[in-house]
Amino acid sequence: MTFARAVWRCVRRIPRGRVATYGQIAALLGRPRAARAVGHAMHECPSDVPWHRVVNASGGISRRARMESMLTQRLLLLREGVTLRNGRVSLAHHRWRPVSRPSA
DNA sequence: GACTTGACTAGAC
DNA sequence: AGTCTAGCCAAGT
Repeated sequence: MTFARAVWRCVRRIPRGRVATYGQIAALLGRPRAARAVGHAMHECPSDVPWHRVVNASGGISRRARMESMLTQRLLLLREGVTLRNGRVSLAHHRWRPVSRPSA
C-alpha cells in the first residue's frame, strides 16, 4: 500500500459539505509531518476521490499548475454548500471531524 | 540510492 | 494579516 493510496482512502471518507486540510489528512494517517506528501498524492488521485474537499491550513485553495483546477474546486465546494470568504473556507465551521481514526 | 519536485506548514518578521 | 524561510515527505528520475 503506497502512501498515496492511503491518502485517497482517507479523503473518500470526507462527507459532502465538509473539508479537511492536507496536514489533517497526514495526521489521520499517522504522519503529522507529511502534509506535503498528501498534496503530491492529490495530484494524481482517481476520479472517485473528492479531492476538492482538501484545502490548505489557511482554508484556501492551494496554487497549482492549471488554474482551471482551482476554479473547479471553488465551484464544487460552493455546490456542496461550503461558503468561501475572500477565497477561504471557514475551517471553524466546515472542517471535517472524523469520529474514529484509521491509524493509531 | 542521491537529487529534484511539488495541490504543505509552522514560525519569524 | 501578508510575505519569507527553513523543515517536511513521498514519488519519479
